[in-house]
Amino acid sequence: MMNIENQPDSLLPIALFAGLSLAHRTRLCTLLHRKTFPAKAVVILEDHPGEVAYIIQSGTVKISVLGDEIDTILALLGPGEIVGEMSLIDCMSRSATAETQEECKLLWIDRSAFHDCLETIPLMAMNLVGILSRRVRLANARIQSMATLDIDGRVARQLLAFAHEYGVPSNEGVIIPLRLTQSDLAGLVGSSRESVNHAISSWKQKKQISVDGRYYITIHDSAALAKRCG
Amino acid sequence: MMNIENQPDSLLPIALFAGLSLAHRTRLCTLLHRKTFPAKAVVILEDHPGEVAYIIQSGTVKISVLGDEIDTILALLGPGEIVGEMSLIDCMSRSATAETQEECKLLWIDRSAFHDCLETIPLMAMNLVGILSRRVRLANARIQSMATLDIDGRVARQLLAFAHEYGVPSNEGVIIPLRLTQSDLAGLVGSSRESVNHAISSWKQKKQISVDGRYYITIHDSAALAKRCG
DNA sequence: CGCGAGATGTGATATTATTCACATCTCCGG
DNA sequence: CCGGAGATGTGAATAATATCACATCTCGCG
Repeated sequence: MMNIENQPDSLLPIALFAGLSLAHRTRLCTLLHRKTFPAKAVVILEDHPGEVAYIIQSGTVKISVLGDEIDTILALLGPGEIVGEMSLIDCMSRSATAETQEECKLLWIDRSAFHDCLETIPLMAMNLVGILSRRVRLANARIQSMATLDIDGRVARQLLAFAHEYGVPSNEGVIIPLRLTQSDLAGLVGSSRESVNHAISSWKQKKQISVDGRYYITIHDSAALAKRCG
Repeated sequence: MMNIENQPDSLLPIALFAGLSLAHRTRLCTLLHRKTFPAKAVVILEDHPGEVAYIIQSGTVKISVLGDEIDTILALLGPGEIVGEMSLIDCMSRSATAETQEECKLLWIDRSAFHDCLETIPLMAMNLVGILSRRVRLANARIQSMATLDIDGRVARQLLAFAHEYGVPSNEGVIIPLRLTQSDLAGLVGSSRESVNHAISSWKQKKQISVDGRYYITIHDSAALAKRCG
């Protein structure tokens, strides 16, 4: 729980801080604190009041809404993403739970510092508007796919979305660098683990995807997956 | 297509302009234009570039994504809501279609004026952040309900959401002042019109809701509906 | 004031996905 | 290098929902 001291350049690749002047970034360094969480740590707990927002420096964070036996996964967020800002904006309690998937290096900022920056750094407010707008677009696309596609289509769409978001190209296709279990995918598309297994298995047989090291999916034929959606 | 001239006070109840000084509101009046659309007018067309945003003064606007025979309804927006701002923010093309349900009085503002205001009126940027944050929350709640609830539960949740958003209390219960056909509800919850009919009919029989003038639903027993969701 | 388009009501059947019940696999920690 | 928890693979039974095919209703408009 130390502040990050003198690395204003490390803030540049973060969407929320994109384009900020050195002076602003230097000031932010005094307001941001570092904390490393182990794997499976609960960073934000549903229904609790929210006093801080986090920015992911490394690792991935799972955002989910817990239910009776069924957890709905709202997002898997990676480096550069901001987490938990909504409770700071509208003062409502946490609408979901956030937990680390692996060890994660996070930056955090408290409510008053966050508001202070938003009010005094117009560009940061504009960046936040862009980030939220993008999230609304993504959420709408997801609502549409849940309303119109069958399970296979929804899984295909989710994989393509991750590939587009985080995918790293290779000579074999696009690798999705996220720990993705079939249960996670089921939580993401709103279905049962078995149904997801059926989709994944059939695509594996057709060599359209493959799975390495148990979790990491590579898409070989994204056109074939795209045909399953819209 | 006239500008709205001298009614800066009419901007106060609009969330985007809440709390703005008289000077700012007066300036906005020179940038905002009035236009009245007839019923069923297409205000925004999917996949087209977006050059303006609209603010609803009266009437309701349906936001939907058109598909082969299945249209997904993303939202029904009423007075005070802003429509089409996302394309102005991120310069992407329209992600959905917006059409009036009845005759609607709308205000519109073009891209450059919108950006200009956001950059020069910090409070307006903050208001927009709040509006977008709320939309992300609502979208996430919807994703969760589509992932975990059966059809009856999703319809119940949608009706309660509308009641909470737009409902007007009466001695009989809460009236939802929106033209809501069963096809619309099906588009909102991602199901078939017939399934929605089954839910509505059974609730009507149990006197938990009633329908007046063909479209307007009154909720008599919101607790009973709430039990169908979470 | 009557007609017609759009909206609603309702079953029978077809399809899709869940649930349940296992067997098997594989990585990680002791 | 072994044991076990968590992850995957698979089929059969069951449940939920879509689809289809109508009949009926009702408001708005000519």
